[in-house]
Parts: sequence; C-alpha cells; structure tokens
Amino acid sequence: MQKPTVPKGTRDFGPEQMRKRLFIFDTIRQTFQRFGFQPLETPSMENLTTLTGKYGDEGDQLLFKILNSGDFAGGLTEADLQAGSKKITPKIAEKGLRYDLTVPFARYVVMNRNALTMPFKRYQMQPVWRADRPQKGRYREFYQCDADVVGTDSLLCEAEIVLMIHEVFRNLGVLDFTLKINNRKTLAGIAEVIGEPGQEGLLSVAIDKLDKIGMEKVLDELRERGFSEESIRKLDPLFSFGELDRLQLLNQLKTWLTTSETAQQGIAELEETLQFVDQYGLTDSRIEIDPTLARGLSYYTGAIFEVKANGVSIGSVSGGGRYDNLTGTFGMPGLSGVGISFGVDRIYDVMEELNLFPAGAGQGTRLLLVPFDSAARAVALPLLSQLRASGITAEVYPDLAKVKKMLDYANAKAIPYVVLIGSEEVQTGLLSLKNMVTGEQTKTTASELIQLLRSTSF
RNA sequence: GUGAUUGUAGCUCAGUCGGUUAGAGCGCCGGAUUGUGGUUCCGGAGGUCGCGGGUUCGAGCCCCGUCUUUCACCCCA
Repeated sequence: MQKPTVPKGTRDFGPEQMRKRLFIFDTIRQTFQRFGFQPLETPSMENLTTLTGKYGDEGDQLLFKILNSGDFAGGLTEADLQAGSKKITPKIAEKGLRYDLTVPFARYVVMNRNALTMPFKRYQMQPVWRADRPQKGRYREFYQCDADVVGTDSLLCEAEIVLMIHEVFRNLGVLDFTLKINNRKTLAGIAEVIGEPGQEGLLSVAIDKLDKIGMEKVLDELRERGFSEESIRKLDPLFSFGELDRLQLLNQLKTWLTTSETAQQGIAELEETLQFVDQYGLTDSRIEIDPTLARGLSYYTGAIFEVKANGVSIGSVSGGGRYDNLTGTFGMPGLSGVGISFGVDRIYDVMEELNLFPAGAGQGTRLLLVPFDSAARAVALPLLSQLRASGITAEVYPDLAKVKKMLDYANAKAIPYVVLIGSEEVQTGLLSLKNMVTGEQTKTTASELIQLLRSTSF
C-alpha cells in the first residue's frame, strides 16, 4: 500500500499546533495594525520575470517553478534539449511560487502607484516557498509576516520597526531576545576604508559568519575572495569592539571610518534612529549595534535588522532593513522603503523549545455539555446557546452515548469543565458542574456557571 | 547543489550470525460498570518491515536504485 505523504519540507498543522500558530499570528497582526499598517495579500504565484534576478544567483536556484499548463514541452526543439535545463526552464515555466513577501509587494506598489497614498504602510502574512534542503528551523514552505513602509526615507520608520519588534516579542512572551542593528552604508564605508571600495557585498557574506566560524576563518574566506593582505590588516579594528557601550562604539566607528563619507552617513542614521527610539520611550531595549551584521539579501541599502532568540540554536527569527531602489527594477526608481519580516515557523520552534506558549494558547473548548437522554438534551441546547452568547467556548456531545464515552471525549480534547445533565438535574433545575482536572463536582445554576467560566481563564 | 543520516503497528522503539507464524510499552476498540472520565482487571483489532530491483534454498537484516527523516555546508525566516 502506498502511504500518503506530504512533499519534502512541508507539514500539516493539527488543531493544537494551529491554535499556537494563530496565537503568534494574532499577536503580530495586532501590533502591525496598532502601528497603522494595512493588510495586503498577493497571489501565491508570480510571473518568473517578477521573481528572478531579485535574490541573486543562489536565490534564483531556490525558486519553485510552475510548469506551464497544456503541452508545455510542445515548442521545444532538439537544440533546446541540448542547451540544458537552465535554458529550457524559461520555455516551459513562466510562473513561480513567491520566495518572499517584499518583492511581490514592490510589484504591487508599482502596479498601483497612482492609487496609493504615500507613505504607504502595509502588512502581509502569507506563506513563501524556497526549494532548499530542509533542516532544523528551515522548511520549504513557511510563513512570513511582513510590515513595510514605502514612500518615505524618514528614520522614524526604522525607529517604529524597532518598537514593533519589541512589542511583538514581549507580547509573545519571548523576553530574552537580541535585536541586532547595523547599516549597509557603514559596511560600504568599511570596504572603502580598507581599500576595497564596492566590495561590501563580498565583505558582508564573510563577516556575517563571524560568530559562527570565528575571525580567522572569516579572514581566510576574504583572502580566498581576493582581498589583499593589506586590506585584511586594515580590517583589524572591526574585531576589537567587543565590550564597548553604545556611545563608545559609535565614536570608535566614526574615528576609524573618518575618511568615508558614506560610513559617516550610515553612523549618523544609526544614531538618529536610536535617538528616535529613545524619544518614543522604549524601556529595557534589547538593541545591540553590531558593525559585523550583514544579512544576505542584496537589496538592502540602509538600516539592517536581525532578531535572534537567546538560549536556542535556531537562526534568526526576524529580519529586515531599508531598501532604496526595490521598485526600480519594475520601472519606478527612487522609491525608498523599509520593512521587517517575522518568521512564524521559527518563532513557533523557539517558543516550543523554551516552553513559552501561555496555557490559554492551546486552549480549545472550555465546557462540554453531557446530556444523558433526550429530555436532558432539551435542557442542554438552550443552555449551550446562552453560554456561547456569553462568549464561552462550549459544545455538546452530539450522540446520546454512554457517559464514559462523553467524558473520555472531554479528556481527549482537554476540556476542563463538564456539565452533567440527567433526570435529577432536569427536575431540580440545578446543573452538575464537574471539574475534569480536580474531579470535584458541584451543583450550580446556569447564571452562576456563566459567571464562573467568565471569571476564570481556564 | 555537496556530504552524512534515518525508515519495523496510530506513537516510541526491540528484533541475536541471514533461518519456523515479526514483538513490547503506550494509544485505540469492547467488556467488568444502563448517572461519572483520568486508577485497576479481562478481552480484541491493528504489519506489503518506506518503495522498486538484486544476491540467496531462505532477506526486516546483505547489495544497488529511489523516496522520506534528521543534521552539517552553501544560503536563509
């Protein structure tokens, strides 16, 4: 027998998982809306022309392509087949699954440029797909929750992103996290100062691995990529910022990168952003300026953010930054934007590993009505409506089954309360409320019952 | 894309040197108990050993392929 399976790197989410996931989605959505972002959804598939070339060569490889409908191979010639799969792909697939939410958003902005009020703030919570090999904290289908502002280069937006990150993780109960922040202009400045102007891309990928592989190996990689010994020597100060506080760090950066105008601008942006954050009154900030933070995506041009949960070995749970020209490739240059993306699946893994889901997050039905016969059921149904109208999640066992079966059902669904209704309850009008955790059973009226369930969270 | 790794009942896992009819715990179903679950006791169902091929008198076990799981690299949320 062929047992059914789901494709590699994809998962089903059962009821308990889904409730926890919805807790994460709801928490993030609340914050996005509170900050004035408006909802947007885009199609799962985009034209490949929209997607390719936006994520670098590596990214293009990771795109899921969708085979054309109909006789997709009909127009292929012998020469095409000889040319190999890379040449054939555009002839047989003109659509692909979205790789992130930022590029479809940029496409949307360009298509609706005349209708949108600028600055335009949108949030979007949808799955994205990447064709890489699954491993810990990495899936082929996963959800991102993005919030972006386009049409302004105000650093207030960067500051608000910092605030939203703090609010989201605090509301989730993930208190021990680090928000790393840096600026691509500073990185560009470093490349200038060490005598490798324009090479900040290569510099970034290598430096990004610092805390993973250590300084020596980073330097080896730079040598491999053609950086001169002199440049590498000039990079020294970057590794000596260890224990400095924010002010000292910024001053040292300014001194070191004094000859680069770009770097000075990056540092000034960083300072202004942090100043705004202070003015907003953020307390107990988890911000850490990290001059080595690089991030892979090539379209970032200003601030870059990355959030890691401490105490777990799962990659970043959130990341983002400013991009000056994302819409340029779609024929709309000069539109600046900044955004943040929360990775729901990784946040879930972190919260599960650290046991951070609140008891209410996995909670479904709170009360099961157990009528013993049809006369009892006639009492139960109006009561059920009354309970639901009071906002209490309640259900009745649909069959007139044995009491054991119904109580087993309550246990299986982890329903904490049961109301038993038999001939005695029908006659007296009093209900038997059973606490399934303690086993204790009391007589109660309908209104007392509602009051009790409203006043306790579970 | 590179290199490892995993797969036996719904779940977690045993299964000796290749040898008769593949086992356990938990879970599930029924009963003890027609107004009381989570404890106990009794009974029961449930397997193409991931899939395909090969070696062998004989394969869950050995070989090849393939899919899947997990992990590292690359890259990333």
